[in-house]
Amino acid sequence: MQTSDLTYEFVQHFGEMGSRWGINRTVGQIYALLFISEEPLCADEIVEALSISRSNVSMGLKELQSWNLLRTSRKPDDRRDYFTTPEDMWAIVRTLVAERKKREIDPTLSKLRELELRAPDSAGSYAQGRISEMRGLIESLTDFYSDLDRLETERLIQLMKMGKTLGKLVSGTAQLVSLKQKEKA
Amino acid sequence: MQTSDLTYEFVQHFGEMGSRWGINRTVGQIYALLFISEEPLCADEIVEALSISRSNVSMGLKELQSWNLLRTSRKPDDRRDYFTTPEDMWAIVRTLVAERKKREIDPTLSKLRELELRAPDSAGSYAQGRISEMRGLIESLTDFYSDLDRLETERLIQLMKMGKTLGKLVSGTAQLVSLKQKEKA
DNA sequence: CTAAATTTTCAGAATATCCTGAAAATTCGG
DNA sequence: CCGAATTTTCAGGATATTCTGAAAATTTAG
Repeated sequence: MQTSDLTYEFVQHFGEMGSRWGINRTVGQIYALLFISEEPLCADEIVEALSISRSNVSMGLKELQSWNLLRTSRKPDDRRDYFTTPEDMWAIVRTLVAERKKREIDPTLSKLRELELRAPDSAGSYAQGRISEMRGLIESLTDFYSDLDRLETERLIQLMKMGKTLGKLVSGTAQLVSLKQKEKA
Repeated sequence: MQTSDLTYEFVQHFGEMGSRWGINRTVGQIYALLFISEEPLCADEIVEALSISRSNVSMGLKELQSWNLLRTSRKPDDRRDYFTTPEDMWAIVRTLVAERKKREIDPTLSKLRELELRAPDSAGSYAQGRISEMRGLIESLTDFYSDLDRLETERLIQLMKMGKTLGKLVSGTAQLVSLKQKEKA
């Protein structure tokens, strides 16, 4: 690869980790490379940097685009698309979570709901209970997620930093919220 | 398979979804089967229920055990191990998240820290900045996660349900917490 | 200790995924 | 239009993963 050691290792690492997630090595490498490059890169530059085939890059970029993880731009007098990742890392995380939810959670939720509506069969009430329980849990988690997702980045970061006080907050939320109202008034 | 339609479809679904996560089909099926079965099952029963080889079941169970996702028990006058999943689904989710963090996040965090300490190289300060930024974000997320993890299940569920009030809470946390102190006193 | 019951290991077959080069398709300046 | 630049598609080879049966290892009752 035609890049610095730092970039090389960064890209390598995301290639390897890629496999532990659902994505394949080259897709991970492409994203890492775009993430760490200041200037947008075109497909040919990616080919050169990663020493992989042009068609592989094409497929990788398509995959990343289907995840809404890329921004494209153009240069004057150059027909080629130039790719980069969003600057705001929190935005990237949001997108990642949203897409994973869509692909990995939502189908399961549908299936569980469907199974829950079935006429009771020989599986017995234990199985049915377990399915409802799981459906309920997943709903709680996704509801919580969409609440978090609605917060703008600023507040989200604050929330993360709050951390340790969350436990205290939970026990008395209702009162706290009402206190806050009074305070504002 | 020798089971009801409900169980069959549930197990099938987790087999298919398994591939979208990092786990393979049979491991997903085994877990789904154990999850939905009221009584613990031994390896042979899993073989029969899923029509897969004994050795595959053995490997699958080992894999699940390495994730701390199983409980084992014995029956009198029977040498075989019987397997089941924890009753408490929240406990299962905790384990899952903890294990995924260990395997998918922690190695990346180490690598990023290592790269951050490197002498500046030709990658330039943009790349270095991007690495720090990513390291910082992942640290925030994992810190937030460990705060949540410390909450017991009861409060966690409350927190999930609170959801929409989180945004309000964030803006005035400091005051709220101090108000709460006074209230208690 | 012996032997039956049970589990684990592992080489190689079966399957699935990834990657490439060549060819087809698209885009766009002239 | 034409044709050069660029991108995409896709069949098949290359790799990687999963699964199996047979054999080895382990466990435990007697």
